Amino acid sequence: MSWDHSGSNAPLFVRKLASIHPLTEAEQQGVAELPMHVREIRADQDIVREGDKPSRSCFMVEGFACRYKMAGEDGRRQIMQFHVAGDLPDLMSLLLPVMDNSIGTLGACKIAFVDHTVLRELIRKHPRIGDALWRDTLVDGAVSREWLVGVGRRDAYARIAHLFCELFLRMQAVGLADGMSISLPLTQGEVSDALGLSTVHVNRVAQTLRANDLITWKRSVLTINHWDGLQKAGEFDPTYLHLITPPRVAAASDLRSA
Amino acid sequence: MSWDHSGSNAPLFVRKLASIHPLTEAEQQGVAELPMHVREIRADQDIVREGDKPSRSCFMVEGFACRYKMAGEDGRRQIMQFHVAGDLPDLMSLLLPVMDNSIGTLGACKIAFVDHTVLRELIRKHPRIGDALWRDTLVDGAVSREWLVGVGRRDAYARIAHLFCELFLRMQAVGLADGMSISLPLTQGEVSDALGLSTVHVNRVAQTLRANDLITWKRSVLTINHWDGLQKAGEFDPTYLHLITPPRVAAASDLRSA
DNA sequence: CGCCTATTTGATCTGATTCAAACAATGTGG
DNA sequence: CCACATTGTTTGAATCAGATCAAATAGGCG
Repeated sequence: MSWDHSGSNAPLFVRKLASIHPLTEAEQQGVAELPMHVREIRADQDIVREGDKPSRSCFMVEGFACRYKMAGEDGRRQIMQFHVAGDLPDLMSLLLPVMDNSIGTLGACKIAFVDHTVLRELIRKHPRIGDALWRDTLVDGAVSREWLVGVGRRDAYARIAHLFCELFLRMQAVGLADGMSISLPLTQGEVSDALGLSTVHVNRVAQTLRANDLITWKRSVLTINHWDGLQKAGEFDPTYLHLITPPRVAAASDLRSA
Repeated sequence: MSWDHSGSNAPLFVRKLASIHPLTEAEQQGVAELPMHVREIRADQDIVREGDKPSRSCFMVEGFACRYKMAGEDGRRQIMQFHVAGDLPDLMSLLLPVMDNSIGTLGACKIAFVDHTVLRELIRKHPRIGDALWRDTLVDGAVSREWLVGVGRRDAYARIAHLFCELFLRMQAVGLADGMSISLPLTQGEVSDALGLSTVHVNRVAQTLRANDLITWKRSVLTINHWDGLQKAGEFDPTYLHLITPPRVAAASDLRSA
């Protein structure tokens, strides 16, 4: 646990915000100089919990976390979003005093915390940073809505394909993709909680995706073997991610020959 | 179709924003004086469509509309939100140039349009109005996430109960409830598209809710007979609506005697 | 090696869909 | 004001995608 004024963690934060909304030099510097409180958090810990009234927000430096909510008393969990480096999972708490969902780590994470007062001051000084942050929360909402479409109107096969398309593009956008592969430290149980399915069913359907040679998924690494096929299987249209830099996707064979 | 500078439609708009985020006199006046383009739109028309790049946003003066998205080619529709008077269904287009969902009317509606340029100018002059609008989009996202929990992890009985609880509180918050009744001009088909169910199943489960004396629902009027029971059936917790004025709910009998 | 957690497979069950048809409502033109 | 068309609701029967229960297998790791 340490206070970091050096901005050594800022580049990713800056890159993420600039990727959402173009920023001037001065604005980027303002972001880079934010005083941040960096912590390492181990797996399966809550960063904030439903009902909390945080006085700070966080952004993810490293690792995987998720937004989730429990339904009923019997342990049904719905994961509403997976968060990767660069994300601001509880930015909403800047405007909405009480959290209506929890954020929990999936593996070990490095998280940077910023006080709301500091953030508000930065926005006052650089209104366009406020726009970038607003925009970030809007994309977050757009992702939830797309998931709603999936859970409501797509079958398990399409849902899994869609999730993998999304995660790949989001991770690629912040430089976390390696060719057509991403690190995906999720258990099938976690995927099932995100897609409204049972673990058993995720297992079986994932096997079908493998059998159709669309993906390879083992030991926390997901490789997309046929982007076009996976995209079609998931009825995936990336518009809702509102990416500024267009996705770079290719057949695995193309990448190898490049 | 008419240009309205008188602010005769503004009160609801102002009331809604003030109910999200307290506003000063000057701010309220700024909102009330917004030049707005008011139109009557008949049933089942799109106000904006997925892929559009609107240069204005709208707020609902009268009627019911919905945010929706089509999945696949075979007519599967997922409704992601029902919008009532006071709502700003496509405010997002102020920050996100391209619409990733459509907004359509359900019955006849009265809609007021405001140019983005005008809105941006207002926010520049009154930053706290910007906060109110940001907050509105955040609540919108919170509602989508709650629906995701329902569709992913609750059965049909709970989903319908939950939807009715939500609609009742949201409409009550803007003065559209009459005791424990609201006008609910939705077909069972529309409800099924919102909950990820089939029309037939919505019909059967709604009958069970009626049989359990939780609701009365006929000819576009929904009455909640037992709030506590409906809330429990839907696992409903209103936190996610982030209402400022606390909900006023009571058993129907209490209201009659009042 | 032994423990714990994750994945896989098989068998069975069920909430919800689909298909089909009857039955209100509501509205429309004559 | 009624015949007719249209749209929405209700009921029944057959079927299915996905859940649940149970147990075996495979990794990862101190």
